[in-house]
Amino acid sequence: MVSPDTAEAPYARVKRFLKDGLERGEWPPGALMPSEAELVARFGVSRMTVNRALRELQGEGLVERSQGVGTFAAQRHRLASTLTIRDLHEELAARGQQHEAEVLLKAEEAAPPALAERLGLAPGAPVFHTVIVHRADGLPLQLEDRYVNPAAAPGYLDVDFATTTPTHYLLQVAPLWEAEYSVEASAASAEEARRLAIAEGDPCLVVVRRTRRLDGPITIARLVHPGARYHLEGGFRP
Amino acid sequence: MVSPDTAEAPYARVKRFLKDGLERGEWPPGALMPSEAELVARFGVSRMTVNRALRELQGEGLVERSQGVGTFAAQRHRLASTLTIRDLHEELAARGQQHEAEVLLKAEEAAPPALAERLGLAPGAPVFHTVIVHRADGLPLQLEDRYVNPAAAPGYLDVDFATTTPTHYLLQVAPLWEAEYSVEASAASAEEARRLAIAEGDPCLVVVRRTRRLDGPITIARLVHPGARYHLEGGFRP
DNA sequence: AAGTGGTCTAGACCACAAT
DNA sequence: TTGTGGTCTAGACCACTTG
Repeated sequence: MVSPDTAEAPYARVKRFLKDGLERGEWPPGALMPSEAELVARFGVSRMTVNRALRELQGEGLVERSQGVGTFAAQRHRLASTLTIRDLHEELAARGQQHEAEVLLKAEEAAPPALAERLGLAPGAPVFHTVIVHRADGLPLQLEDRYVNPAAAPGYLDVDFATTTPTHYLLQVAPLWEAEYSVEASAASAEEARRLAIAEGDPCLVVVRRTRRLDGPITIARLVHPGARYHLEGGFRP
Repeated sequence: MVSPDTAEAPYARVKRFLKDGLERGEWPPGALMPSEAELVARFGVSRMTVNRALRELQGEGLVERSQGVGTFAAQRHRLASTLTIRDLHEELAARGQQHEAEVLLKAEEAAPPALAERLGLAPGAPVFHTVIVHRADGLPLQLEDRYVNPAAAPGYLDVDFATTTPTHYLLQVAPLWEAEYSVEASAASAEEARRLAIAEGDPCLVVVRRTRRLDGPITIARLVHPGARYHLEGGFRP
């Protein structure tokens, strides 16, 4: 009779062995780590198996490998941390809060030159523009000022944003995309303060998000949150 | 004569095929994707090869797989975005700016209960506490208020922080770690304003970072940045 | 030439889910 | 029972780096 819970996949054993060693500082950053052949001998597994362990560690940024040379403990300096920026509606739903969206503007406009460039359009070309206040249980949480490339989402203006988040709709229309974020703190303008029910000059967390697909930019959104009511959380990918 | 550049690894071909299909919306979120056996037949490769392609797509969050059921196009809702929070010194060095650090406090203190709990210590146990102002070309960019678990970095107080960043030192002492972040906007206190050469109440971007290893918390840092002079950037992991 | 990683194969056994 | 993914093997060929 075997104990099934004790069973750990061989590749996982190899991986854990290496990870533990790294964590204990056995191989300081830059140090040469055991070769695949050594690990094959030590663990009595096939090369594919240790290869998988090493490849995964590489994907996690814990080791660096180069053909013909060897595997090395990674330099753990440039820390890339993952901050989760979720769709507000989902975030609120997860917390069991009521989400309301008030549409302040929903129009087609002529893109000013600076915006046109960022959206990959000709100056003066039509863009979709929406401004929406999102509230959680009645309290304003986000002022969303968004421009959308009509080519990427022709039906954007027909969406009922009281029931569908722009993010949600755009995800459906343009499933796989890339995004760039910028996060900063700034003081609320008079307009923003009014929309968010805070005082002018109050600190706000501002997220600017630009998304693209291969064929060009999709949308640029400026999300303004009252500093006192909103924060981002995240973790480090080990 | 063969063209060597045309050579694409079979697993990469399979992966690209699937990725392209996802991008074109061929398999909308939740849709059943081709099974390993189908891909084996279609591409004439071994199962290990298509398995690798699928496993990597899974790692990238593009598909979801479950044993006995199948592979499905991922729900692209919960977007995990990577915001890079780099060591300030490196960030400035990359921009060619001069980094100076002024140590305002460097002491061992008794941990108040709330802090002790977050650092996994007994209330009143000794903690290391440093407060440092970081400047770029003479302009204050960050006020770093940090508590360190003495067990994780016994030599912390002996470090010359004019030449070595706390982050840098801690990375050496505790190579592999995990971190949690919280980012928010808040108004500068009188003390913070003075240290950062801004006005009281000015918006600040505040990053709270807590790091741990398996054996316990290492450090908690509160990093306050003038909103007008600092912002975070990041991208979306496709 | 020797050692390294990069990749592929053609089978295999298993756990799991749906039927 | 059938089909799915999860994993492993024991070889193999190749490209690359170093001596």
